[in-house]
This record gives sequence, structure tokens and C-alpha cells, in this order.
Amino acid sequence: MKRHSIAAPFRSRHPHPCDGHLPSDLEPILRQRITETAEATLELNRGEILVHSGEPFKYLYLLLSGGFKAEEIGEDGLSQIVSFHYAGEFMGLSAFAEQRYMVDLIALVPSSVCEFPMAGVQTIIQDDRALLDRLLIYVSDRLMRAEQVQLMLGSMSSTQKIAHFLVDRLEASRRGAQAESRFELPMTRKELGSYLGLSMETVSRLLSHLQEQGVVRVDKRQIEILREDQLRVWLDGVVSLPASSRGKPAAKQALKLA
Amino acid sequence: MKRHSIAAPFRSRHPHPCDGHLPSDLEPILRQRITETAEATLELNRGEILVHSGEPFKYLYLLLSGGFKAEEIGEDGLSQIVSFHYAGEFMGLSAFAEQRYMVDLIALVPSSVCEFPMAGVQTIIQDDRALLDRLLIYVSDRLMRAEQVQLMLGSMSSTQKIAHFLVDRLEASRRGAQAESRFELPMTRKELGSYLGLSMETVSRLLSHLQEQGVVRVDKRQIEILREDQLRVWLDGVVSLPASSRGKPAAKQALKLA
DNA sequence: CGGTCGCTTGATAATCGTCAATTGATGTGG
DNA sequence: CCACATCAATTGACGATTATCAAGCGACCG
Repeated sequence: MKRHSIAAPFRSRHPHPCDGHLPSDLEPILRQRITETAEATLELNRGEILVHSGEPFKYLYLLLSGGFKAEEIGEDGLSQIVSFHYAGEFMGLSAFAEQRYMVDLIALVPSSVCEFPMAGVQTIIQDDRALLDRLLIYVSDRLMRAEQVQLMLGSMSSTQKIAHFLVDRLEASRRGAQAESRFELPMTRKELGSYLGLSMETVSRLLSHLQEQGVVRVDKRQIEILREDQLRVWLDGVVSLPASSRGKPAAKQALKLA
Repeated sequence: MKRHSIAAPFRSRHPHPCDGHLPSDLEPILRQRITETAEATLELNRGEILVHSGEPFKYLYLLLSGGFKAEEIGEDGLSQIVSFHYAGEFMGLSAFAEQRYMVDLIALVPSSVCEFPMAGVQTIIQDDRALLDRLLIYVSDRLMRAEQVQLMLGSMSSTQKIAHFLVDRLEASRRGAQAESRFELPMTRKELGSYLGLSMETVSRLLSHLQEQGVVRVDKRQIEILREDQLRVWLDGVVSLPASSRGKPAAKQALKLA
């Protein structure tokens, strides 16, 4: 984990590395003040740990580029990825309650993050309550998403889970600059399985199955969505994973519904 | 749903109905100010809906007595209970992001809640930022819990899920006034199943099984924990639900581990 | 008193996890 | 630079866990 300190003179002379990466709904004044409190940027390689669960909540992190997983660790050794983080997102928002991080934050791919000391954040909040308003909204937003993940984990079949994930990624990539229907997954099949509550093997089979049916094109971690409509059929729960494509009824079904 | 307005003259002369129900970590000054903004208390019977998902976020609710479920509704008709709420808890905290409620809030048993108009809450926040700090903590606390539920849903077996739930309830009842190892469930088996990502039948079988082994006593919705140590063995994942107690190896296993 | 609801229990079957073998990619040290 | 180890991914065979279907029972309500 390489650390690049941002000295005060540097800050005033150069475009700030966090600039252009802050959430777009943040008021301009706040952007500037936040930017000024950033103490350093960090570069992490795949597998490097940014924060350990249980450590005191000293920094808020903004992901500038790359990808992260947030992994919840049970007392008994169980673990589960509870969220993935993509560029532009804050990380560590579940730490306000206990003033300690509640998850491990681990880089999935080479990533850079911006580090905001909580002391500085508190200072900003002293003169301008707007930032606190924003933080409340961000945390509430994550809560909303976590509840949606609960629905996914508790009530969906494996096919629905994958479709749910792919549709979510597709919509995110559409919101991006050049509205693509292609994207790159930053995580392994195993990590995706952990997030979805499935085994690595099931994830792999589902992706193969989706590809056989011409719904997506899968090349390593490159995903291209060919038929969003079919994906939404999977999401509606009509399709199920065949036991090694028994007599290939699944293909017929897919054609029927097309 | 019966509504009792709290007129201003009433407020000054009587002990307030919300008094003594607010979270204990709230500063006294805030308690008083919050209490003053309460507009009404509501009485709901089992099954009555306090809030529909999607409605605008007009009120924050404090549960005074009884129990609630928060039910997430998928676009396709799927639904899942994402949390239960017990006396003293705020409800509706995932609504800050979109300014709409994200779940249905439904009474599990006859309940009373205190209704705080968001307009009034905003007013308090204008003069005193402490309340906003508190809200951030409460939302972050719920996020933390939601992430723990994700771990439960994604990585635990049915036996671990039930044990997890019962241990959680046991600890809550211990924190109560007379530190009991007995408590009453406010929800049906089906509702509990929805929350745990299990079918009603599996929940019923697991409770029967726990009773056969003398770990708990179950009478309708009354639960008494007899052997917390055994419950924690279940939580560690050593035990599994036998297929109709095949030759009763489960009983032997339980004795071995005792 | 009939009907619905909550709960229990049994039989059966489907989904999905586990185990295993294989392949290709990556990286490391001799 | 190549052999070797490790890791990610795929695919198949098998079986366990847990959902579904079905029947029955007591409680409560109209």
C-alpha cells in the first residue's frame, strides 16, 4: 500500500487528485472543503487490506479508481462479502455507530483511494451542517441497498441472483460516460459467489449457461449483455438451472419466451 | 389505526406518552425537544400498515410498545422481511436517501408508535446539530445490523440461522429490566421464516428439534432458553437438521457435545 | 358451527453445495 | 528461461439440505 501525502503547498498549486471523483450531488462549496481536508491518497494492489474490521474509525475513504470488497467476519470464522465498491463511492460508512470499522475493506484490483481524517471532517461539520446532511443521506442510501441485498439473499433462486447482479451492473455501466452494455468484473467467481450466497461453481455454471443461451458473452471477467430482455426473464424467476441441461428443455423455453 | 393527537396544552400539563421510550443514549435536552415535536401517538392492531413502501418520507416513527416488521417489496412481487422492530427503536431510517420509505412497516401485534413530523425534526436540527449526529449514528447502526443479516442469510445453515436469531433475542431480553431467559416472539413462523430466508415448515421443524434436545422450551410464541451453551454449539455449525431424525443420531451427537 | 389461520409433521423432490479432475494463466525461484 | 507451484475457472457426478406438497389439529372469529 503506497501512500502519497498531500502537503499543503502541493494542495494549493496542483489540481487535487480527488477532484472529479467526489459524488456529483455534493454541493460545490463542500467539494472544495472536503478536498482540502484530504490528507493522502493511497495506492493498493489486489488483495491489500485498507482497513481491518474492529479498528478505530479514523478515516473516511473515497474510492477514486479500482474496486473493493467489504467483508463481514463472524465471530466463529464465517465470512461474507456484504458489498462491492466501485469508483466514486465512500467506504466505511457503517463505522459511525460504534466508531470502529465493521468490515474488512480489501482491494479487488489495483486501486487508489483518498483518505479523509475524521477529525477534519468533524471540523467542516462544525461550520457547515450540509456535509452532515449528506453523510446521513449516503449512509441511508447504503442501508437501502443492504435491505435490497437482503431480499436478494433471502428470496431469490440462483438464476435470479445472477440476473439481479448483472442487471445492476448493466444499469451502472449505462449511467457511465459512454453508456456501454459491456463491463469488467473486478472480482473472482468465488468473491461473486460469496456476495450472492452461492458457491463459486454455481456462479461459473450460471454464467456458462447464460452464455450458451446467447444472453451474455463472457470472456474471463469481461461481460457483455446481449439480451437484456432475457436477463429480465431470468430475474422474474421463470428459468432454473438445469441439471447438466437435461435434454435441453431450457433452450426451448428460452426461445418460447423470446 | 387509532390516532391520538397531542395538543399543545396537553403537552405542557401531562407526562408525555413518548417519555421514557426514547433511546437511552439521547442527550436529555434533545429528549425534551424531540418530545415536544411529537404530533400524535398511533395505536395499531396486528396486520395494520403504518407505512407503505414508496410513500413520501413525512414522519419518523418511534415504536413505544409492541412489534413491527419491515418488509421489502421487489418489483416482481418478491417480498422479504428485512428487519423486526422492538420497543424503543426508530423506524423508517432508510428513507433519508430517496425521501421515500423503502419498506412497508406493519404491526405484528397491537402496538403504539409516536409520530415525529420531519418538518419539526428539521427545525430542531437547525438550532442543535447534536440530533443530526444521533440520527447518523442510528442509521449507521442499522446499516451495521443489515450487514450482519447479510452474513446470516448468505453463509449460515438453517440451524445456524435459528440459533443466531434466538441468541440475539436472548441477549436483547437480558438487556431488559429483569434479565430474563424467556421472551415472547411477536411474529408468526412464516414471518420468522421470511426474515431468516427459510420456509415456515423448516422454522417449525427446527424449533421442535431444539425442544426435543432440551435446548429450548417452546410454547406457542413463548420461548425459554434452557441451554445457551448448546445454542452456541448450533451457532458454530456443528449440528444439522436430521431428515426426520434418521435413527436418532442427532440425539447422540447432542449428548457427546454436552 | 363452519371456516380460516397458525402450526406441526411426514413424504417427496429439486436446488445447489461438495468433491474431484482438468485446463490455462500467473508468478517465482533455481 | 524454464520447471514448478499456485490460483482462477470450468465441468461432471453425487448427495445433502431444504423447499414444496399434503394432511391433520387446535384456536379463534364471525
